[in-house]
Amino acid sequence: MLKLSKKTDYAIILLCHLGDVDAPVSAQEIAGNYQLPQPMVANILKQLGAAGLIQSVRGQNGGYVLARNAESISLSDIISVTDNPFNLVECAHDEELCKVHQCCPTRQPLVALHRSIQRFMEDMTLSTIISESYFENPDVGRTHHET
Amino acid sequence: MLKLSKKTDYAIILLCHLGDVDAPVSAQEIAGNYQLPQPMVANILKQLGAAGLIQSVRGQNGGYVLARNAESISLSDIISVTDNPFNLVECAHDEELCKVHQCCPTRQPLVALHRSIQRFMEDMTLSTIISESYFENPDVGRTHHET
DNA sequence: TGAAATAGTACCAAAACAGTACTATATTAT
DNA sequence: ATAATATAGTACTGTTTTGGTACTATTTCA
Repeated sequence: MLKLSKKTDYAIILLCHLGDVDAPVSAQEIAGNYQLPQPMVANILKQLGAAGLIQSVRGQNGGYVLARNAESISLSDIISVTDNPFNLVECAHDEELCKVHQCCPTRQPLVALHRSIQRFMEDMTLSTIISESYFENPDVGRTHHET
Repeated sequence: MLKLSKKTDYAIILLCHLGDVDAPVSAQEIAGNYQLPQPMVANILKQLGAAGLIQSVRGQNGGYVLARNAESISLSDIISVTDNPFNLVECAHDEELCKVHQCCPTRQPLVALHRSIQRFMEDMTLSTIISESYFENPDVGRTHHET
């Protein structure tokens, strides 16, 4: 449906939070802060950890911190973890997958769209996201927000 | 999963075909030509007809023709019909849908991505798609392709 | 009047999504 | 030591979306 999954949506929120704080932050803490389901948050953090975007600190007072600086984490990196590698159309990566590749009118323009989106997502870094959101919400990561 | 649905994929193929031929083309004819499931093709054509992108000619020797010229049909128009109106994130259209809108770090950059994709899809017209594909496959719409 | 086409629905199976649960392990505070 | 608080890993489940089919009615032409 050409829509980001909740997982990706959440992942961006989580990473923004981690990028804004220095000490390790636990899954529970983040889930509570943003009113997100705790098990989901925990799972996403596990995945981000396994992918090397964040680093885990186990044990009491443990949690997660960014594994690299926010400039080097792109939206594309995030989506690769939570939404599978981006593939607008199957044939964007493997021409042979196309059933009608002998006469496919879609390949050229859709691959162009694919590349344009890919480019955007590679250029959009976590630090950009954070600074843009900070401009709108100067208190992200510092206060608790109730519904 | 940030992927075009088969429906949209097929719809583009169908519309390209119609844009390349003057006489009405039937669902069966197109399905056969591109080795696509006939009932699916028929359904998609019905939807495109209902949406006003193509016009139907009923009865024997009937079929479909483009309802407007290919320059005025955009990728965005097509996706609106077959994939629901494009919405990368829910809050792109309705800020109130955001559960954490008091502190949502994702809204700004994701809405930017949304708009960039939207823009691309509005600028990409059916005639562009056809001419680009024609460059690659000069025989689209004229020959039958067997697998 | 029958064949070939669209019109309009309604249906179904398989896959993906969103979310939960459980067991194991690590670390630290007491 | 050990209880508390974390992550690690994985398996499970209900709901929605996707991809595709089927059926009946209507229109048109030969």
